[in-house]
Amino acid sequence: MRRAGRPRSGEEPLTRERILEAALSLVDAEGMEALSMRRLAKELGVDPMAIYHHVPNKRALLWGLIGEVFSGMRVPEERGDPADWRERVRAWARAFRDVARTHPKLVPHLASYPEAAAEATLESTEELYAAFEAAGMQPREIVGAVGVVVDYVNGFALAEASGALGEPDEQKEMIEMLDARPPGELPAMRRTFEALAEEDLGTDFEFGLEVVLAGLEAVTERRGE
Amino acid sequence: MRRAGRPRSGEEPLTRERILEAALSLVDAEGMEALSMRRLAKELGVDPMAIYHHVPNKRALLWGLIGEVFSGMRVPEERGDPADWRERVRAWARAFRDVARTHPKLVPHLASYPEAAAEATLESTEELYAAFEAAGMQPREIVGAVGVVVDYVNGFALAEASGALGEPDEQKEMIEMLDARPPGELPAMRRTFEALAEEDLGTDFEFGLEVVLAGLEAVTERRGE
DNA sequence: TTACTAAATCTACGGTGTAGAATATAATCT
DNA sequence: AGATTATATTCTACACCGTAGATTTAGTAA
Repeated sequence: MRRAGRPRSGEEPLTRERILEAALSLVDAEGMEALSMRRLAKELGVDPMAIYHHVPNKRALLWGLIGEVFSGMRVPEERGDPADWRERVRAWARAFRDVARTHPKLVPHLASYPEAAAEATLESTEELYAAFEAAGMQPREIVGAVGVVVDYVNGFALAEASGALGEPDEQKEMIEMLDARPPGELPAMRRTFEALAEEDLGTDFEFGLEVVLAGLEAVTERRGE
Repeated sequence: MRRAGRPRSGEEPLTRERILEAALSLVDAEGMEALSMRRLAKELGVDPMAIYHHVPNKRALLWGLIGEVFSGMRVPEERGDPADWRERVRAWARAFRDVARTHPKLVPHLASYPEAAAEATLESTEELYAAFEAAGMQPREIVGAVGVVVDYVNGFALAEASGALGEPDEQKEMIEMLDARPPGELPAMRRTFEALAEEDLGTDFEFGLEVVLAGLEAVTERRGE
């Protein structure tokens, strides 16, 4: 390693961007607990303290990571009727899920940096407000509707990132967990999972999404009564 | 502090329970980042390593914490018609939210210990499966329905724990964040929040819950068509 | 009394984030 | 060109972290 001092003209200098990039690969590959300033510096071939000239501290690094990932979320332009709020909401929800699925090791930590996530998704979320507005909802309803959609999608992304029921392995674990219990306990769960023994459940994002959409339709239509 | 050795007869011995209790108060009072083995030991008036005689490591301590909190979740017995699945689901969802709200500092970290949370809520979740079963749903539908409800409730609990839009302060922050942007951007969000300037939104748990319930009703009734 | 056991402390190691000083290079000024 | 300044980097150090392993003490059983 170089002794000290400014980077020589030839060398590519350390930048915030290079740092974030390296941090993201590290997290994606080895998980959040592998991301330490020292380890990250090693990955960049640089002294740990060098990072602090581009990022004030580790917390800010995490903010940057979340920002980079979730501000990269792209909601496809709606091609049909702008008043078809269902399709617009679907598009937003799928875009969010796609991003989350690309960085599953990052997802569980979003909860610890809520403002970062809010800021990073702010721009794309406008589309959600616009869709409900175009559907003729009142401000209060819009906030409520955005809330349900966001909460569901967040909840799902979290569950998916944790691998809950997503893979057959998890399904087997569930059955084992049930079998480990005294017989007679949890009968409804037992019946349900035994009936699905060999079936591939998948964690059905689309099902939940349709439930939320149908529910929004039902609840907001009830309004006029 | 005592020098070493077994606890003297008079002294109350260190127990797993006392440890979990102290850890929980610490987290509730000062947040997760305040919970270190050394700090916890200080709180208990004990050497850090003493804890390791009752808990194998810090990860297990967290598991225990989550277990203690969420296995304490109590779903009130349904008093009406057992076939009224809506009310049973409401009861479960409210019970979960209540527990989550009691320990907001713990909630964001549930995501990092998904198996612990699954195990701790296993018993109470039986009620959810039973309710959908009693409603006449098929196994696949049951899993899907439980999924949406759990995902929504988790998502909400997380948002609530982070204070998202819960307090007027957060609402103001949102407006400030919008004002800080170039004019013309995010118009739908601007219109929405300006219209609600002085209104108390609250994060409406019940609204979202009704959306999910109505959605489940709509989607599962569609099945017969 | 003596041996044994169990619960606590003590010591130590390698890791963490990061403050502050030292250093070497590039850019700027004369 | 030579001196000066600015700055990106490294170096050193500190307080904290989780925890492995050895040691001490007090209660229990022979």
